[in-house]
Amino acid sequence: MQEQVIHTEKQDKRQHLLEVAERLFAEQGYEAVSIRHLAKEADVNIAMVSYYFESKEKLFRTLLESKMPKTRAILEELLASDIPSWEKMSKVIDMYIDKFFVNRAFHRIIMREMSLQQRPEHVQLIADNFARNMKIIRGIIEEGQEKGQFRYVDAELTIASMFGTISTAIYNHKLMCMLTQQPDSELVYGDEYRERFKRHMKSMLQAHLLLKAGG
Amino acid sequence: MQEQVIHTEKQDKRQHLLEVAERLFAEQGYEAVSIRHLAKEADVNIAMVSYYFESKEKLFRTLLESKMPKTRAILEELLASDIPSWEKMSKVIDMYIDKFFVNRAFHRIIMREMSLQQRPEHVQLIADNFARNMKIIRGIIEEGQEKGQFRYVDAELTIASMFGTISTAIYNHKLMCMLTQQPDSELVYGDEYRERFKRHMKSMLQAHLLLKAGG
DNA sequence: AAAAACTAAACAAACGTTTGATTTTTTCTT
DNA sequence: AAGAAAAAATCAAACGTTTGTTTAGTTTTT
Repeated sequence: MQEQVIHTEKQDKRQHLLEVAERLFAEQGYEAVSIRHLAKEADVNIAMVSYYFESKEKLFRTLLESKMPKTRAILEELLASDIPSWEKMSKVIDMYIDKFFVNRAFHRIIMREMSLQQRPEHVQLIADNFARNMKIIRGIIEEGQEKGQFRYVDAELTIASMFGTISTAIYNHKLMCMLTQQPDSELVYGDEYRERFKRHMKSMLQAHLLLKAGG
Repeated sequence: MQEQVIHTEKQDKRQHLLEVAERLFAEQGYEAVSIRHLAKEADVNIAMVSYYFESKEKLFRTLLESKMPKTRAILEELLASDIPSWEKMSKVIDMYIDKFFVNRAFHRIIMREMSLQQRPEHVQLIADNFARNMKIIRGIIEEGQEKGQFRYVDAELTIASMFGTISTAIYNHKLMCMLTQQPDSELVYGDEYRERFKRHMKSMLQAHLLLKAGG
């Protein structure tokens, strides 16, 4: 067991640095995390950051690129599949909630990065990825509308609602705890809450999107 | 005309500093805005910040307190009023969208502050205010449910959706532009988009909340 | 013996803040 | 109303830290 710890911690300090950096950046923001702070937390020498990543900026970019999720393939497959439109949306909801809940530290970083827009390369990278995914989801909604399964809602803002609800739940941790009247902790991201969250999202978007049979 | 400029800029440098600080903090985040940067942008001497506000921290706190919105009174009045529950929710939506759109720079700061949770006093201040408001809105939803006007939806997460949609639209500026396929600018916060946003929110929450007559 | 990994110490630059002097405004006395 | 005294506002320069990064040397691995 001790050997394993030494193994995983010493074999790849680079990876270890990335992991600690992800946590710290998510917790405190890019500017607030100093190299010294990061090095101490990761228990490596200060110079190792420059040694492995050249600069703090490039460490950040490496982190971003290494974790940039490849969701598009799944979404495209979903769009092309031969199931009712609502089932597609339901699966989109499941996937996004799972993805965001599991990688919440990373998504917090992404959101802050998009909000500040200080590093144009990152903004471009994230934005492009996001734009493509959103286009597919809009495709699903419009397909449902054309097939007479969905109401003619504002597709773009419907996506904003789906994405916004999940984003805020992840990003604004404290708010989520307060809303669900849970003592402040990461418990709101547990399995129980995640299922509750999925139920709510599906219930709301179903009511919003689906044409009632008796309409 | 020149006299007026001199008048407004010189009469209260303190206020001017606060206004520039609000813009810069919203744009770049607390840590990224240096005193020198702020002083230069506001065209005052570096020492004036400490002279008026003691420290950067207290400047930030002053900004927060001076802009902390007093929404509760309006909400409480709304809850007590004798109109259908949906009309109450509709007014809540209008008020929140207007409030957030107009003071979006301030709300971006608040959201970042809540996400990072680095200054406990600020978090407490914002959280308390928020908690009270959310309790009232939950009251409106539960009242509608008891009166048989609303479905028994997950009230807490419904609020999360309302708040989350608006928050993300304000906070994630770029995302909003991309979703609405608008060239990047503050145009998505113009009157036209604001009305569209209100229509969407009401449409979605109405479908979600309202019991269909023929159910 | 060569290469890679690692380290302590030092670097200039930028940070928030303070100092001490100077200018401007206000207040009070004549 | 005029001018001296007091107060407030403003400034350039410097304070001690901390920042990200580099250096030059040591240890470890290949």
